[in-house]
Amino acid sequence: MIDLRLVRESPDRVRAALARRGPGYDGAIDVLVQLDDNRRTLLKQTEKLKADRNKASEEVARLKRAGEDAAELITELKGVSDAIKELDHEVRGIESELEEQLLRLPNLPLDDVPEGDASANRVVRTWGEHPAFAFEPAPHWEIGERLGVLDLPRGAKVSGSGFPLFTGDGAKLVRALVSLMLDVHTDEHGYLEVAPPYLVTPETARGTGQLPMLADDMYVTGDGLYLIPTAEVPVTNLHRDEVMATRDLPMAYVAYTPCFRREAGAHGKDTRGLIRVHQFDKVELVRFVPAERSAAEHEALLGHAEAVLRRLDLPYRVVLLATGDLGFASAKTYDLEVWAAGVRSWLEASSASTFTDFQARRANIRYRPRPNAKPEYVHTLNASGVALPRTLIALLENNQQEDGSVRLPEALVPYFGKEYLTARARA
RNA sequence: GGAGAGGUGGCCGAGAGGCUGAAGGCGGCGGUUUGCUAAACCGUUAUAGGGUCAAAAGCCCUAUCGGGGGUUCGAAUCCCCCCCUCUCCGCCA
Repeated sequence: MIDLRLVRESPDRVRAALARRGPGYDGAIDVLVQLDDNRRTLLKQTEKLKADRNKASEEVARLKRAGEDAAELITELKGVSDAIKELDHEVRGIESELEEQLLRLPNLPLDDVPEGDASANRVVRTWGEHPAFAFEPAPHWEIGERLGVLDLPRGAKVSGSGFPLFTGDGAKLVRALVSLMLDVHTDEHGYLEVAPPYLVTPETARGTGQLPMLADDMYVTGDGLYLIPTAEVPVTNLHRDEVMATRDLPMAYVAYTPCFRREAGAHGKDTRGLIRVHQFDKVELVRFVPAERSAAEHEALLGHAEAVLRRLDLPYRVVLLATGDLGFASAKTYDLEVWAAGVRSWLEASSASTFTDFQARRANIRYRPRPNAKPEYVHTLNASGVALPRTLIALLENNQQEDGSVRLPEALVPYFGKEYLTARARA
C-alpha cells in the first residue's frame, strides 16, 4: 500500500502519480486526507486523557501503599476511563476505515513507465526469428490432439472448461520443462528453490495485493483459504512480519507451483486451447532487495526470465507496460511475449515486475540497512520464469514438422529424453 | 476430531493485579585492555503511532508480553473467544 505519510504530506504528488494510471482516484485521496486528519485530532485527545489516567493511577497505587484512602480519586477516574473507552472506539473505527481505503489504492507507477492504455505499451527489444514453414502451421490444440499429448475434452469433463489434461509425452513435457527451468534458476542464477503451500490465508492474499480488490479472480475454499493465482503470493509472504537479515539480501527464491485463476469476466477471449486456462503450471522468481538496488534488480530479473526462452530457442519480445495496463500492485512491469506461429500471436509468457515497497508495506517486510539502524521496507520483485502453457504452445507450434511431429530444442532433450514428439502408436 | 501442556524482547528465561517496556543470561553494537586472537571489564542494545522541530537529532506522550474482546482507577498477570506449537489418543496418503 501507499505510505499514508506521503499522502498526508504530499497529496498532490500522490494524486498526480495515480492520475497517470487513469481517472477516478482523486476522491479516495481526499477521503484519506480527511480521515487521517480526524484520526490525529482524536488521537491527541485520547492520549492526553490516557497520560492523565496513568499518572493518577500511579497516585492511587502510592496512596494505597501508604495505607491512605483513595476512594475519591478512584471514583473520579472511573469517569475518565469511560471517556477513554469511547474515544478509543472512535479512533479504532477511523483507523479501520483508513486501512480499508488505503488497501484499495494501487501502487504509484515509476516515472519511466509510459503513460496511456495498452496501446502505449512499448516494445523494448525483440529476440530470435519467426520460424518459416513450407506448409500451413497448425494451432497447438490440433497438434496436441494429433500427437495424443493434450486432451481438452476430458479435462473439461473432470473439472470444466479451462482445466487442461496433459497425457503421455505431454505430461512428461510439462515435467521436463519445470525441471529445466528450476535447474537454470537454481544452478545458474543463484535462486533458492522452495515448494510452498498452494492454499493461503486471507492475510497472505492481502500481503501481495490480491485482496481486497482482486478477490473475484481467485478460487476460495469452504475454509476461507484461497487457491494461489501465482507462487508470488505464498513466497512473498514467507517473510511477512519479519525484519530480514541484511546479509541475506538480496534474497532470491524460485518456486514451481500450479496456479489457479477464475479469470472472472474473461470469457469469450482466447478461449481455445491452452492460451487462457483456470489452472496452469508456472515457475516463479521472487526477489527481496534493498530499496536502492531495485531498479537494477528488476533488469537482472527480466534477464533471468529471458534466459529460459533463449534456452528453448523461442522468439520473444520484451514489452514495457504503460500505466493503464499495469497490475494493481506493480510500479513497473515488463512482459515477455513469446511468438506462437500457429495462432500467429505474441503470447505473454512472463511478467517481470517491481513492486517497490508496496507489498512490503502491506506484508510488513523490512530489513536493517546498517547494524542498529532503523528497519526499512524492502522492495519486492517477481517474474514468471516462465509460465508453462504458453511456452508449450510456442514449442508445439513453432517446432512442428511437415510430417506432424514436433522437434524439441536441444536444451530440453536431457530432461525429456527424446528429440521429437511423435504420434503414439495406436493400440 | 478428542484430552492435556504451552506461546514473554534477536534467542533462552523470570515475573502470577500497581514500584515491569519488562530481572538474569546469551547474542549484537561501541569502547577499555591486547603483538594478534581469545578472555575479562565498562557502556549500549525493541517496534509502531502521536506531539515538539524548517528538518534531523533530542525530548515528551501513547500503545505493544501469540491475536481480538472484557473486568478493573490500574492487566504480561484475572475472565471469554480465536490462532499457533508440543504430547497422547483417534482418523488418514
